Amino acid sequence: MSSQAAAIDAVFHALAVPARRAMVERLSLGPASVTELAKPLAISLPAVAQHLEVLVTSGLVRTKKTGRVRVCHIEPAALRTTEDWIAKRRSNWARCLDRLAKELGE
Amino acid sequence: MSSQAAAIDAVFHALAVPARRAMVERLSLGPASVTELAKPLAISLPAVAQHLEVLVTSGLVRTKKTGRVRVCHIEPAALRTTEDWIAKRRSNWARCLDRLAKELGE
DNA sequence: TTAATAGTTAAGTTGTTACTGTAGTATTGC
DNA sequence: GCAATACTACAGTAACAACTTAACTATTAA
Repeated sequence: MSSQAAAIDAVFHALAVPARRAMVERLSLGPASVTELAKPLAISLPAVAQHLEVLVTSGLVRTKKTGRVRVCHIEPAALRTTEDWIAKRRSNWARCLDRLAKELGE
Repeated sequence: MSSQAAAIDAVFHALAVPARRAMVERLSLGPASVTELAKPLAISLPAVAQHLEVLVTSGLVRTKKTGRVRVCHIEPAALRTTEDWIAKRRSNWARCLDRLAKELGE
């Protein structure tokens, strides 16, 4: 698996879990601490920290600890890469349909 | 979880596995039978059939069996929905940055 | 009709992962 | 200093998912 494919893999893996998507949704509205991320979720703080680690590993989220607070924020580039992957497959399929239509037209 | 959220969940869950993404990549180039899908993958045919079922359940793929061959094709709407989810988070974050820049400018 | 092809069903194994509770460290506020 | 806060580390559990093999059905081709 190329490093590009590995990056895609990590992001899709990260986004496959509702709790992690909820964290990304929250972070898309602005930076947040780990505790703030945990607040709307019905899971323990260690569970949130574990999800956060997955998000960080995938490149979707970056964090910086200042004092005792870890502030988290979105990394849009990782979202972009994944969006592009999907768009590519859609456009491939559209091209395939076009080709088919052309062949039928002949 | 709303039905919209459930749909998003199913698609991200489906795309989280490399074998299934490979199947979607193949199908984006045009329809294929189950055996054709299995050919480039290093897993058994039943495994491919199981992955296919996940893809169908998620709405990413549709199939039609004619005779003994099941032909599979992409359903672009499901890809689109997921692409939109990601785009939304990116745009939210961009708006957040804009707002921050404006506040700093004042 | 027989053999080959294409896929399906079912059961079992194995590894992963999401989660918990407990106990800890580091930082901040009183 | 002391208590509260914010997180971190660790160990264990329980559920899930990916995959396999083996056996089966249905369709097509010779």
